[in-house]
Amino acid sequence: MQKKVIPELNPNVSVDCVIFGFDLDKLTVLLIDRGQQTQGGPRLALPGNLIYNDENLDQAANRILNELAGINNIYLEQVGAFGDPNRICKEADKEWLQSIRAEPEARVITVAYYSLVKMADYAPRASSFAKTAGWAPVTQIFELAFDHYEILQVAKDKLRQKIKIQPIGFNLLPEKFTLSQLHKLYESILEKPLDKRNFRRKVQKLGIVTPLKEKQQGVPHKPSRLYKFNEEKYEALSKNGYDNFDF
Amino acid sequence: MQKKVIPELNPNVSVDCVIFGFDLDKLTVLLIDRGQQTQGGPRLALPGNLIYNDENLDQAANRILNELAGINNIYLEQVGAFGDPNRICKEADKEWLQSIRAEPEARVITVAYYSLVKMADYAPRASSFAKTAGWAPVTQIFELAFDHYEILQVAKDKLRQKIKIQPIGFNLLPEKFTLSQLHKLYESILEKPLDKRNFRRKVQKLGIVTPLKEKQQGVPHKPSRLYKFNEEKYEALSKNGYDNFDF
DNA sequence: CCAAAAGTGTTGAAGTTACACCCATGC
DNA sequence: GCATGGGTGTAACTTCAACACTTTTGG
Repeated sequence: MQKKVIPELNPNVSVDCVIFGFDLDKLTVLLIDRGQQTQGGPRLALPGNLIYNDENLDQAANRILNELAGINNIYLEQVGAFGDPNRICKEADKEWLQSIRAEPEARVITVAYYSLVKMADYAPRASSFAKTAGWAPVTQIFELAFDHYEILQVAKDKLRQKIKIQPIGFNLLPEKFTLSQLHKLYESILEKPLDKRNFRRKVQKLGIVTPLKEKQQGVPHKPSRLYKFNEEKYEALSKNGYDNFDF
Repeated sequence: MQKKVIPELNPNVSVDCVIFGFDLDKLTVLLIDRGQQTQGGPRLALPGNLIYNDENLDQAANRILNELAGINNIYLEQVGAFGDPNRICKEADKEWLQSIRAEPEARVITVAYYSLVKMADYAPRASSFAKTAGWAPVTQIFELAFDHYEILQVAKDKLRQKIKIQPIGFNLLPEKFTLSQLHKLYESILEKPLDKRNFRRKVQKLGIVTPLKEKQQGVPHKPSRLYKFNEEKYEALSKNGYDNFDF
């Protein structure tokens, strides 16, 4: 008994995405700027939208990622559901919803995802609900619309936990990278300094990076060797029950 | 602009609970039996229901726990959101929904929680949507209604991960317990054998259990010393950044 | 020749694994 | 007195943490 053929927005469920990037120096997040209309409230928000009734949650997250950044098939992990009845408490947020939603008063619960993208692949795109989008370093975000700041904190936490168990960080790096870049990536996710020599030794002993013949070029210091991620080796390790990349 | 004063069920969002217990021998889950009307389909399901528009997700989970088992303030952790449009694909499930829901055709996404209860505290209760409820050993569950089997697997996984980091297992044990019971609990959650001596040494060195003067009584073997969980010590450890109870 | 980041080994401490026998109780 | 689970120690090995200097390049 199908009622409608046209896909229909579900007024009660949305998906929001924490899109992490790494500019080879610090961890960043893609935020949308809602512009001037949010007087007094925060202008920045996580990208997100209501879901369609005929798509599952992962598909909705992928759709939002695609609409905003034109990227498909990227690493995606669910953070969880957030659904305080009063998550829309700031006046500016209410007004904004009225400008973009058919039922701005509806109770909405949102399912948050985080994703990891290689910044170089990202093609920013103006979307229907955002004037502009841009990268902000996570350490410099202090408030966001709705409950998005809280969502960001939980997403950071999940990322931190996950990266201790699986080397998902490679999704944030270009194909070829230096060990220093990898090192800095781990430090910025874990938010603590890691001993350079111990870090390098560990990564190399695991065998999940393969040295290339190339080196960095045009840097004003000793050029660094480039590496790539060794996926086969990682798969092999995972299958043998290896689940601890504890840095 | 409040439209309604009476709390209203939200037709699109439900909460399901994986309630874990431990019978001092194996890990179990509280399931409801939907009775004969589910011809052909699985009779057993996780307890759950639609949420009210004026309660948040944690409150909804607590309400369900309370309705079913009369327990408040128990350990609760979100598993995540599940929302395949075709999660209600079995015919028997559709029929059942028609018997208990106002809008049985609505697209529903569900937010799953797991909780840990001391089995002794549990007072089973007939609920509006279940004929009976009872404990089933997790190792003997092979199918459940809807996508509940999948939810159970994810919940087990999260529990397994969590217990490696925080000693939440004590929520499943009575106030006084033996180290063998604790040992068995860890084995049944992690689904692997653990060396008895190493396990005991580790737990005792951490200092998160306090020996009592009492011993077991009426057992046909050497009676075991009883212990209680040392919460203060655990809090102290947590604050000093200790986050590894890796067994 | 100077500034900047790359790259490299050793040592002591701590933690992990594997393993076998005697003990106290109820029946 | 016997069946049942309770309780204990040690040695080999692996992993982890701390630490400083030389090298190569561009400017």
